[in-house]
Amino acid sequence: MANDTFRALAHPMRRDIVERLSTGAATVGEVTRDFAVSKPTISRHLKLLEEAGVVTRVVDGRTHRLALRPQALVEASAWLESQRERWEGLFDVVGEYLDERRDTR
Amino acid sequence: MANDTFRALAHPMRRDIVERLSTGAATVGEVTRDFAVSKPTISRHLKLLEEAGVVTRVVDGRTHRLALRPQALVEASAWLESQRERWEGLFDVVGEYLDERRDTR
DNA sequence: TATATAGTTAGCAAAATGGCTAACGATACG
DNA sequence: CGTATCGTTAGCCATTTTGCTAACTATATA
Repeated sequence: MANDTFRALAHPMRRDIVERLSTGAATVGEVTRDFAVSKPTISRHLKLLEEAGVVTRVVDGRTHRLALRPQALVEASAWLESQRERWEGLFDVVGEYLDERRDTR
Repeated sequence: MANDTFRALAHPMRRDIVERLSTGAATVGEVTRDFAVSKPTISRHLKLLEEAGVVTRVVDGRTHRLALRPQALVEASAWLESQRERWEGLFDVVGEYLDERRDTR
């Protein structure tokens, strides 16, 4: 698993940026306006998100248009679900069901 | 959103620990045996996972039994999916569909 | 009681992270 | 051409993270 998505989403501001981009693509300057940090800082967050595959960039002249890459979100989500399913799958072993079930709360 | 799950899963070893626990609950010592780091290090990773709500701990005498908390995985997965859905929802505006669709790759 | 075992805590050092300002490159525009 | 705008890069510093070993607490066991 080469999933840097979780690392990219570890920072609250980057999650906020993802929420911002989920409402539509935006330029670096547009994103910066929504947050109380400098443009270089936003630039770096966006670069990290891009390198993690969470965001794509289309350079158009001097403006960069950043957009979510849904596939990255799907893959991270799928990993989470597969872990959960494997865990829940343990309880299909009828004999252990009641004993183990106690540990899930 | 008070989701520390992503931060907890940012470290590759913690994701490996989650994968380990998805195959069944384990003690600190058992987890330690599967990784090439010291027990205090594993202990701290587990503590962080627990504080993030990804893992639960049941103390039994001197052994601690760690187990996945599926709800945390579900919530993180749901956040990812909601971001993706909002993004994909943008393309329900038929007029913009083709133009915008180009940006998703 | 003495010893072994499970796990945490404390303290340290190296590395990574995240913010800033200043300066830069590249494109647009008067 | 000269200047404004968009964004990145460089350099700095403070903080957080991650690993280690040593030492500790607490429970089990001989």
